[in-house]
This record gives sequence, C-alpha cells and structure tokens, in this order.
Amino acid sequence: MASPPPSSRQDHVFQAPTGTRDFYPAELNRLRYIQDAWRRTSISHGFDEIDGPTFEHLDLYTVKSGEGIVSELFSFERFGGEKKFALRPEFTPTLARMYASKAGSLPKPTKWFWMQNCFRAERPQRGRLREFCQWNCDIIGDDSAAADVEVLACCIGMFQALGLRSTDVRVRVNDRGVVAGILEQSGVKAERVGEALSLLDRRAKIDAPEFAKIATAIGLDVKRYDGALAAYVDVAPSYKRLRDDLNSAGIGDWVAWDFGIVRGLAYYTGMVFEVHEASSAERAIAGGGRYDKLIEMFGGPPTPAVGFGMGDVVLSLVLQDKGLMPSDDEIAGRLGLRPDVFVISNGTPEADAAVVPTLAGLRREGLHARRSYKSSKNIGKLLGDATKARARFALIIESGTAGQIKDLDENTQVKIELAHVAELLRSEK
RNA sequence: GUGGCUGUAGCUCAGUUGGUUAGAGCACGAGAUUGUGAUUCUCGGGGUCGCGGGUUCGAGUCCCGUCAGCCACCCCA
Repeated sequence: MASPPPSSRQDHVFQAPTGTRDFYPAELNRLRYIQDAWRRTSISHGFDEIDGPTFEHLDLYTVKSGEGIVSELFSFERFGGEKKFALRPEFTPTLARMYASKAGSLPKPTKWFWMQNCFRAERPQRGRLREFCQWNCDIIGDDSAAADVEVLACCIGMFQALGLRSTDVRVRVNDRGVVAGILEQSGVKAERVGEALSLLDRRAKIDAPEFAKIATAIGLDVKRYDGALAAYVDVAPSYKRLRDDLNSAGIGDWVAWDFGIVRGLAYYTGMVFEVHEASSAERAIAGGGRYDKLIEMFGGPPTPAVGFGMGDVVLSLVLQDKGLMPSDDEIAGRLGLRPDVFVISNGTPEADAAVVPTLAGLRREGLHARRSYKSSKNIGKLLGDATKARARFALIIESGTAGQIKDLDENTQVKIELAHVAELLRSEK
C-alpha cells in the first residue's frame, strides 16, 4: 500500500538522502576540476572512455563478491517484476561483462577508463559517502609487467596533474604471487594461502597476540615469513624489474615496495597497490592491481587484466589538506567557464534597448555573454556584477551603436562600435 | 549494525538562574551619492530555534524520543 502524503500542508522539509551530496555551482566545479584531470590523464595515457548502466542485475555483483555484499548494496525490483537489480557499487563487474561479451573482437591490449558515480549502502564517515564518483583505468589482455607499470604511471600522472608531488602521497606496491610463495615456504598450505593473505591485510589493525594466534592456526611461521621477506627484498626479480620499469617511466621515486599491502579482495592475482597520503592523514586514495581470473569469472575467455580505482571524496580531502584545491575563480578559469563579456547599459533608453539584441548577437557568434539583472543604473555596481561573474571583458553600451569595452583583467578601456565587439572578443580568446 | 559529539537566518554565531514580538555580522535584494570593479549610508526579504512529545503560568533554554550532520568501530569492491 502506498502511504499517504505526510500532510496536506507543506510542513515536510525534504532532505537529501544520507550520504549524498548537493552540488551547487562552486561544488560542482570542484568535482569537474578533478574529473577533468582524470579524463585528460586517461586520454593522454592512451585509454578510451566507456560507460555502462547505472544499475545491473543483482547477481552480477554476488558472482564476484558473494551474497554478503547485498547488505552493502542499494537493491530493488520493479513493481510487479521478478528480477532483482542493484545500483552499481563499483564498475569492475560491468567492465568484465562488457569485455567478456565482445572479447573476440577487441584489441589486445584493450585500455579502458571510466568515471561515473557509484552507490554503496554504508554508514558515511570522513572520506566515505553513499554516492561518490569513481575513476577506473584498466588494461585488459596484457599480462606483462609493462602493463602494470603503465597503469601505475597513469595513476601517478594524474597526481602530478593536480599538483601533488612524490612527497605528498605514497604509492605502495606488492605482489601477491611473491607473498603467496613466501607464505608457502613459511608453512602455509596452498589451500590456506587465501586466509593467510587476508590475515596479513589485517595485520596492522589487530594486536600482536591475536595475530600470532590466528597465524598459528593457519600454519604460518611468522618469524620465518618475516625473515624470508627481508632476505627477498634485495634479490627479488619482480622487485628489480618493477624498479627498473618505474625508473624508465620516470616515476621511480613515487613508488615503494611494501609487503604489508595485500588488499582485501580475493580476486587479485599479482601486483597490488594502494595510494595513501604520505603521513596517512586520510583513508586510501586509490587501490588496484592485477586480476587475471576475473574476466573468465564473468563468462569471457581467460584474459589477464590490471587496473585501479580512485574515488573523488578522499582525493578532494587530500587536495584540501595540502592547499592544492584551487580557488573557485581559478577553477572556473581552467574549466573555460569565464564569460567572454559582460554587457551593461549606461542607463540611457537607447543603450537599454540595445542590451538584448547585443547579447543575442554575441551569443550567435559563439561567445559566452552575460548581463546584469540588477535594476540599478549605477555603473560601479554593474561592474561589480561583472567581476562577480568573473567576466573577461565588460561592454558598457552607450548608444544604439557604440560603447566602451573594458578589459577587466588589465583595467583598460577603449571605445568600440557594437558591430565590432564580437570580432575583438574572438581575437582575444 | 554499534558508540561518541553537535543541531538558532543561505554562512559564521549571540541569546542572562526558563520570562514581552528571537538578534548581529556577512551574503542576497531595493535605494541614495551626476558613469567605472571601492568606501559609506538608508531600507527590505528571509527563522514556526531540526522535528515530535513532556515538565511549567511560561521552553531557543530543562527532560525524553526521533531525524539529520560530523567522527570512530564493523566493512572497505
């Protein structure tokens, strides 16, 4: 049964749902600023943008993550329908599905990126919301270490584009295959390696006695494991190879090997990485790795893949922490949102009448033209409006045919025929 | 799912042991000052004090509940 409206009077205050955000112009521009860096970086690194549905069949998500995931999803069914759906909590299942269904005709490697919103039914807290924007970059069909490095290079290239330096964030890399090998040398049977990896992932969070207790139960000799790691770091071929490749890509000083990085997900098979603010000030900025079995899990041919995901929420916090989020004016400028011209009248009847046709003419020329909606004839106040609109020029109309064009950045002003304004402005763009 | 803190105008806040019609600054709008991004001045719109109960002659203020926000735990694809 549908419930009745709250009241016939308008006494109900509508609020945005928990964990969602309203983006007013300034906030949306800040998101666009980040998305702009994501998109530019992806494209310059050779990735093609893709997109899929905002919601999928529920079982697409339970295939990979199990039934336990359902409580973290926004799921629903159509009225009278039988199928269950869920808003996407991530993009990887959709990507795997999309790749699997056209695998035969796609090039190897296929390099795709994606940046849209995701939904997770979690309790919001710092750095985590119920709706957020995520950026994914994936290389599918290439099992080489070079592909791993290419993905890392794209991620790091984005940080550079936003003004972050190698001292601001730490990219910590590990290899699950290496760790699994050492675990087996340290007494863990092959079928319990997954459990052991999960334990290692939690190592920093639980206290030493509890860690030791679980380790013993799994058969892990912690002393041997730690010793083997220490010995391994200096000689590991995968480590050296990665180091060399990162150095030749010019990003060697961004990355550090860290055996503690395992990632909670079961499906990672090789290289894994996480990015944190250098002093661990926020939660993880990004994470990713190699997932060579996932495509076949979604019905495709056996296909190696490597990629990462990054959300806008933590990244924004880190940029703010570091003072790297530009001012609203600067962002508007970089996004190309500054009006080319702000049209005002000097208050005479002929000039007033010329405002609308002048605006229309400038817009027909493809220019970004704005006006004041104030009723004041005070030129100072109208110029104040032009400044607030961040306009590049102000056009003060003085008659039906002429006026003054003022460069608001340089504070210079010249007379001009209205017929020549568009030409001048185009030459200044 | 569990716990802590906080809710007064769009924003930042004031509001006396509970006592008239809830205030200020900023922002927004109108106007004055003979037409240049400033300053100053005048005026204005905007709140059922998050919401709902309770105590009281009387609640923004005290009590209970609830909702929301923030933060932490769980989890983190």
